[in-house]
Amino acid sequence: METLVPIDEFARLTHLSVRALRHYHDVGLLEPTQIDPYSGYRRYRVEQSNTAQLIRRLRILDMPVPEIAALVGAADTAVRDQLLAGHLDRVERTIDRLSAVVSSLQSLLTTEPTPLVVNYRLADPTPAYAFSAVVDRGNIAAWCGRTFPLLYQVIEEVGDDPAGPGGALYSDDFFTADAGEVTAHVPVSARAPIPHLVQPVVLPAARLAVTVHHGPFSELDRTYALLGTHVAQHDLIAPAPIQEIYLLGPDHVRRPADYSTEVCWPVQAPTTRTRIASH
Amino acid sequence: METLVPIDEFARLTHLSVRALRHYHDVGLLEPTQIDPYSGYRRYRVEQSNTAQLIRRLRILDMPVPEIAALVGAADTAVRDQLLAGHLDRVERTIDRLSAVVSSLQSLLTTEPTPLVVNYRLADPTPAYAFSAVVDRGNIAAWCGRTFPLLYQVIEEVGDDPAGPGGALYSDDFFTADAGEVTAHVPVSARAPIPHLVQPVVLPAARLAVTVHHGPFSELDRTYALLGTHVAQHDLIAPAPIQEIYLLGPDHVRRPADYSTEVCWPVQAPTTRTRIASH
DNA sequence: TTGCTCCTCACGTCACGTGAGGTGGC
DNA sequence: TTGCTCCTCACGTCACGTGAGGTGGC
Repeated sequence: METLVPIDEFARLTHLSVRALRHYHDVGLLEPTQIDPYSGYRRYRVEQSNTAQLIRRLRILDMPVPEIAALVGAADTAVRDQLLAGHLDRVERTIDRLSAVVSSLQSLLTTEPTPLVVNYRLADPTPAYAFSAVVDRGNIAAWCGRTFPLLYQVIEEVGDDPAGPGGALYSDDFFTADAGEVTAHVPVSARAPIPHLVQPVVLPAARLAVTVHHGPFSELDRTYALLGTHVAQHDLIAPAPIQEIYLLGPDHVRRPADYSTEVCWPVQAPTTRTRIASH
Repeated sequence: METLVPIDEFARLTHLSVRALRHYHDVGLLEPTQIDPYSGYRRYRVEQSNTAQLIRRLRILDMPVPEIAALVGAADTAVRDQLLAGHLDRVERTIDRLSAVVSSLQSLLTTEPTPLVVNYRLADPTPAYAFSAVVDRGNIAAWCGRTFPLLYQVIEEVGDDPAGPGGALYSDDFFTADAGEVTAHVPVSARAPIPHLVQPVVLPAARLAVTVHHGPFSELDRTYALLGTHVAQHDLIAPAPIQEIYLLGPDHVRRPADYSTEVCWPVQAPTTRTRIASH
């Protein structure tokens, strides 16, 4: 026998609010079995509480409603499990990130910042293999994690060798709009024929204010603030992307605490005018 | 010397987007040091990046903007630390909840539900001490954690003794609107003079469909679905609050997996009509 | 028959993001 | 002087929550 219950009873069965149930109906995530054509009253089969339990848990884990719809509507169990595993992975990373930020906060409030050591250098034009894309700031770690192996693989395939650590150029938009062009690159000694996607490029010459950041990437903003402050006080900023060079990264060491990253801030060559102004 | 930078440079220093910085200005969280009266251009002191780093971390931890404003504006360090500790505690609980839901999902998709055992009983009118409030569903654990110790303390103070495990009545709104009246109560054998706040009451007689839920409270929805389904199929639902009785709860055992909770669903006495209908 | 349940708009919330359209600064 | 930066509305997003105002069902 099919047992139908009205919406408030279904809310008690499932611990979903009446408003949420109506919303899930509107967006097609969980449709009532029966809708009275005159009154519009929704009726749910009690068995639908199984789906509701799944939905409720996925919403607690912040899975977006359209993704949940794809998951619960998946005919194939393998597809369902894949969508689920993908999201559980994201939840895992969220948990890790929250824990990291908690300790980051504690160190921000208790420890003195390491004294800043800034070097200036003129970077020569550098041949490299590069790959560019518009990347969301939230995806940068995953994007780098995919891109650098690709670069190293291509370099090996064309019979070339890396001539130094990899790096990346970050457009202003990446910082000011939370998404922008990023160019990952690995320098090489010689150049070989063009493979698909990955482009041989020559990184332009630049005058750079450089410091080394020690520790996880999530703490890079502290070094950016120190170096950026130094540059704002002593230099004229050049309109060029900031560059990071991964001296010791995920490819070299296991613990983020052991990472070493050069942060390179483009500056203009000092002119007579600025020299006078700095007196 | 005071070094001022325009908004896009400050965005690069702080890893906050230009839009976010403008928003923080609008809501008074992080005000530019200087605003050009003609053009409206914002200028930030480079030292403000310290505050920005704090704000950015608190936002990653989902602290609401008004709370962050209170925290960074707190003159007193003790106040600041207290607000911070309070939120870090919430983050900790969020992490625990996410982890719990992940494993809950896995068991939901793999394990068979335990077979449902339903008993019917007529509850007699029961004297008890009770405390009522309108509670958000998200706060129910914390509210019970504060309220039951209060009840037991009052009962001890008036020289009475608990006559059974504590329980709570949940109004429909609690389930259908995610917030509603909850009455926590502890039965007693005799009645003493009225203390403040905590009221001696008599829980009304009721006909209840009862089952026992084993495990953490976060899994209660599964038992609600099973019991609610049973009741919808076999009984007429009575317009009364659902009752939970905490046979083994946080006061008795340490691990949520060891909790035992009676779920009591009010039903109407069978009438001739329903008896005929059930044939 | 009277409450009570359930309904549909329409708008609000939170922390920004997204254009549109325009002006000041180097 | 020309781009480029920065500005202000106004509206969009996401997943519902919050009334307002009204009708059907027991």
